[in-house]
Amino acid sequence: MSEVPEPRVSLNEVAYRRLRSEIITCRLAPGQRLTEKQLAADLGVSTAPLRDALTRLDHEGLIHTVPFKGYRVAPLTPRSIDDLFVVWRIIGPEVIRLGMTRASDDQLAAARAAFDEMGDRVPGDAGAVHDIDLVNATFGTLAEATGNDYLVTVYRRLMGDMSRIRALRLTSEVDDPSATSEGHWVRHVLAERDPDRAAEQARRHIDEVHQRVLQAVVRWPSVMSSEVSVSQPR
Amino acid sequence: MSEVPEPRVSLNEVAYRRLRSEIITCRLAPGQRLTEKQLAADLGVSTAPLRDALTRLDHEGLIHTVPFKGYRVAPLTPRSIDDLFVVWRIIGPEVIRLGMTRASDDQLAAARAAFDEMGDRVPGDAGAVHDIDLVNATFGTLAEATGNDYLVTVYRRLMGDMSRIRALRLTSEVDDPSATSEGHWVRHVLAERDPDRAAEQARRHIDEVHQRVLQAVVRWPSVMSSEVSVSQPR
DNA sequence: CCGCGAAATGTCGCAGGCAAAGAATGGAGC
DNA sequence: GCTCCATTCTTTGCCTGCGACATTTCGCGG
Repeated sequence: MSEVPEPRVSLNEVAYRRLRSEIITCRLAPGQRLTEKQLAADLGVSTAPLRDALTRLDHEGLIHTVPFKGYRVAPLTPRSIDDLFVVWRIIGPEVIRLGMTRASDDQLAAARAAFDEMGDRVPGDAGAVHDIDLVNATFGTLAEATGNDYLVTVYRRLMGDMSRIRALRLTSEVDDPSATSEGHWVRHVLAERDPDRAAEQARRHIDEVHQRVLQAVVRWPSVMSSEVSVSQPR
Repeated sequence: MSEVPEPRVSLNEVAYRRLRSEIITCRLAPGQRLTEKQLAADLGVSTAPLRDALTRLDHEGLIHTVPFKGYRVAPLTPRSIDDLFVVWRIIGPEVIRLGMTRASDDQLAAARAAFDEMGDRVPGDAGAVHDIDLVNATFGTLAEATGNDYLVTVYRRLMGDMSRIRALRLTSEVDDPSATSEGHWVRHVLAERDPDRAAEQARRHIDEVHQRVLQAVVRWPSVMSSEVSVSQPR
């Protein structure tokens, strides 16, 4: 009925999305120095839209800017990772609780359907989804179900940073086969509509992931951005 | 003796600070349309640094941008206000709890001293501080005491939006003389170092303010930005 | 009264110049 | 001969002005 009207998108938007994607997938390593001209050349845009993107990412926390000096990808240290989990542990369960109380039946059914669909993908596939992706997607839809735009914004940003952690090569440790098994807790939570229990399950899940990531960080401290010296771009 | 190193500040920074100040004090009314040239002329800067500031404020949620159409100050509706309080209620108490557990004795003493100093100001003075300012300042120092930079960032943004609500003329309703009396709860909380109790007190405080603001909004719906948000489908 | 097209308003993006920070170089002192 | 410091030079972020495109508005014709 409605032709997608080709949502014209500004260049600063594509620069932002692309740069953000490069960062949260760690193709641009944490701590790496960034220069305007180099990035502009790589992205095929001028400095103006690029600066726009850099500004947004700085305010988002993915880039650190030192005025008149330069930009660099926000370092990812054990400390910052821990900070992130602390905040996630505070907000995450409450998002779930609120979502479970406020979501309509349709929204809940949609979340359940989305979860099942994603879960059906075969592990090992190119587009295979990790357990964290699965849970995050469900959490995201529930956050939207709260109807609280502010909360959604905060949570989205949180999930973005979370993706960056996952993009490190810790995934093999983080992934837990048992978590993706049939009787996944998310399935139960989405079925029974018990806000308190759902929040508790979410908290437990977050704590588990936190512990696993902590152990992984201890095992591979090399992936952290300990040295941020002059690394020539490209 | 101590030469102030004159921290060179970029134009986009002054544009950002000034524009943000104009917004959170509601000198720029919620929902008001903004044009680049007008603002650039008012602030005495060119369009480039202004756009930088606008971008940051948009990402911060204080400005809504529609690509290729224009900017406007983020509307302030009863709904958005409620959203804000919901998030504050989630984060605030945990910030206090974490601050009370992690803060050093010196930090706690500093927070207490700052609170007493601010509280000593005579009501009615030009620089008189409202109860909310008082509490927010204390909360802010405690947030920093957590050592969690991420949490501090989130909380700072929250406090900014809170200022905007207070800047509406609801203050006379929001202010409660009893709250600023001698035995203020913050004083007790800062003295005894009981994280759980502190968090509980904070939660209670937030709920009280929430209720008062709600009542004020009901009494004066006129200050809300109801007339401008035509094209704002949620 | 309604649809259509052209002017006006305003945003988006580019190229270039300016100034500051850091790197490189040359010279003086030990 | 080595080290340290001052100066020069290059890199790089910051900003101004202008031109191009999109959106809205207004006027004309039907």
